[in-house]
Amino acid sequence: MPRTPRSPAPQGPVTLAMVARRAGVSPQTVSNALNSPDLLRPETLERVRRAVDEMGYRPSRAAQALRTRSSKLIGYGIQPTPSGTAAPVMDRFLHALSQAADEAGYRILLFASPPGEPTLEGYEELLGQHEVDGFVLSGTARHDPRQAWLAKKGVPFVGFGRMWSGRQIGDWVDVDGASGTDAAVEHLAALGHRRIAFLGWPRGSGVGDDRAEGWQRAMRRHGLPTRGRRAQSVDDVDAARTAVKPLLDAGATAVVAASDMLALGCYHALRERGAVPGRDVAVVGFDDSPTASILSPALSTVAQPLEAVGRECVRLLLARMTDADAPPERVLLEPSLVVRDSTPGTDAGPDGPKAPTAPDAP
Amino acid sequence: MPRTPRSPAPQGPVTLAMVARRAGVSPQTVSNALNSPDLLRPETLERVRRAVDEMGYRPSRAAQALRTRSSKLIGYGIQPTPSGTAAPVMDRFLHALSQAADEAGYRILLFASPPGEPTLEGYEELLGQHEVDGFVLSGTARHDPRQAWLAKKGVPFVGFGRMWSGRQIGDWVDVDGASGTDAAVEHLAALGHRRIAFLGWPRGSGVGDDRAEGWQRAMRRHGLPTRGRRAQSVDDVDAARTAVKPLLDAGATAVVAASDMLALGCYHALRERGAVPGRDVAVVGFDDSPTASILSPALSTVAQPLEAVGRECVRLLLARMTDADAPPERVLLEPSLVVRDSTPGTDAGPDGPKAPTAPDAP
DNA sequence: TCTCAGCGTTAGATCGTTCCAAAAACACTA
DNA sequence: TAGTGTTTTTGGAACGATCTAACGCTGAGA
Repeated sequence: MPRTPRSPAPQGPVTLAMVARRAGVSPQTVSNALNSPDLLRPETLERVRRAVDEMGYRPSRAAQALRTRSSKLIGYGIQPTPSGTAAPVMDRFLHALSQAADEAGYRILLFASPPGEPTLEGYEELLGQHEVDGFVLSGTARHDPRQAWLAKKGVPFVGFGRMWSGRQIGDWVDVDGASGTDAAVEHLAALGHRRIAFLGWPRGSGVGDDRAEGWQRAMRRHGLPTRGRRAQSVDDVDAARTAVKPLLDAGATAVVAASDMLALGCYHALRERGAVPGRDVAVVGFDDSPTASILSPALSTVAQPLEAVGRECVRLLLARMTDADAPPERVLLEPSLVVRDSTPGTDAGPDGPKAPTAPDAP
Repeated sequence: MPRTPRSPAPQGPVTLAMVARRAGVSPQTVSNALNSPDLLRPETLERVRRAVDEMGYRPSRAAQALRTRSSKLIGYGIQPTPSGTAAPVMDRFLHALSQAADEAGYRILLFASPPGEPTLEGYEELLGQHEVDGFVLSGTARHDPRQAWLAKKGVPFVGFGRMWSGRQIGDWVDVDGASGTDAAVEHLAALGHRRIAFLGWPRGSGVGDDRAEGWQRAMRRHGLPTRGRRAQSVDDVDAARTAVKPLLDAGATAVVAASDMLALGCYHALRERGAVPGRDVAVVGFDDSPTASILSPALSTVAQPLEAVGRECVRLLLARMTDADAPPERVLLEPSLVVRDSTPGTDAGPDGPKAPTAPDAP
């Protein structure tokens, strides 16, 4: 293997000073060449640049961090399975976040958060050691102490998920759940459905109530009744299966669920009574979890724009780092409806949206 | 808001020198108190310790990194969805890894890896800037350049997943897939099954062949034929549904699949012919993806010990950092079979393992 | 008696970068 | 030519920790 015979045992990494010596300038000038190139005379800049890539110089992040008091790292506390909102798609979010951060010259630093209610432990430690410049929070809980604590300390942070209780603190990015379920109802109504039920989580969870709200307003807009068309269940398949029964008994021809998990419970309930999801009763889920696409029939669901969420999180966080006193910014992103086989459309027949033959009897 | 009137504007963070002044010792002694406490006289140690927590001192990671040339960070390139091996459980692995790292005083630094074949880009950048002390690799591909490249540079790394082609490079931790499918066969045989089929990925993937191997050897051990009992499909539900048909036609009473996705294809194929998974034909998946537990019937599957994998990854990596020339260490961990409703056991009746009535005809 | 290793601690240098202020180089005008 | 103002470049001092080589003293071994 032919290796370049130059640079005999470089003895450690290339430093700014070495580059400076080679380019015949002072270390400071090299630093300027990299950080404020417009300060240099073009020919000097060129000379320094050449030296930099001839020697393969890369600034040491540790030294930069020490000097500038900024690590260019963003902390993210990863929880095992919050079992709440968008847990099934957390890995996708993490990738999106990483990518957005990378593009801005930042990186994501993971730390393990214990299961259950979010605690301050990890945050405190990372901050004390000046390991990170800011945080991205997710899995915002009801009495989440993190936002207030970070705000009091003046630490930049951004939440994925708004604050549902108390007054708003800090910046956040969230997905408009109501808009998602609204779109689901629109879609179903366009297919001719009128008895559209909602299967949600127990009241009191911000995310769940938001999603219920979208269903409700869309129903009202279409002049459709909502009474007796709503049931609730914890995020568990069996519980959902049981909870949805009354809705089916009442003759619902379509069910909008607050999560894919609940939607799956709905599938089971339908099968139990010999009905076929999609054909007999339309079902729409929420989250576009990996499971949704592999079910049979594939589940129509509301997908969160995770890439956009990641981008916005990073954008807001950087803005907050730049100006700590800027007014808080809150971004609400539109989810998108992914139509699959559980809400069959017009391609089932040439005669337009077919009104499903409502099986009133179980 | 009542604030403590003490410490009037501490003006930046508490440093070693401040603690030293307060404790009436030199900075180095404070450093020793923290890093090699046994060097100090007990009373001095006590005095320094008191000063440390009175002032709430935390060493600056940036300064430590600069001086010790070690960032205490472990790099992990996160890919969107390698769609290969254990993709569905990557978030659990990440949490396990983070936790194990935290306990060892390290943290995980994420960087976004582009989809598809792993590239060296991100690794090169992190290394050049001395951002990380080592890497954890996952999603080892067939012609993966990363191991050889890192090894040549003398960078500590550990792979989650062994190397399937070429010669072994470096340390790795992996899960014994063969042992998992072997256990699945054992379990099925104990239930009375004899016509146990295998639905795997196309030959040539190391992970897939490994899982096939376990099935095969267990079958041989029981004197059961394997010819005509094996099919293959890419990791896609529909493809799997098609691929498994001949096996069912041939009268298989149980199917061991190389992934939960394939197992689900099997569910669909069974339903298509009016059979019920678990009751008519037993199915075992692999990976214990979130989907497995919520299917109906819930899918028996082989679970990877991700917490243990995370721990071992960190352990091997630290060992490698300590001694770069130690002989490579490879750890093969045992997966565990999670029995659910798709392989109903003896509780179906009091008369021991019941031989399923084999529905030879479709 | 003399040397020397060991005790717990310390002064001083060092890691690689950026900030600050001042020096040097340059371009004009008077 | 000197004077003025504007780039362009530089030396020196941090940033906050750890490493090395001692400090002055005691007691064991030659």
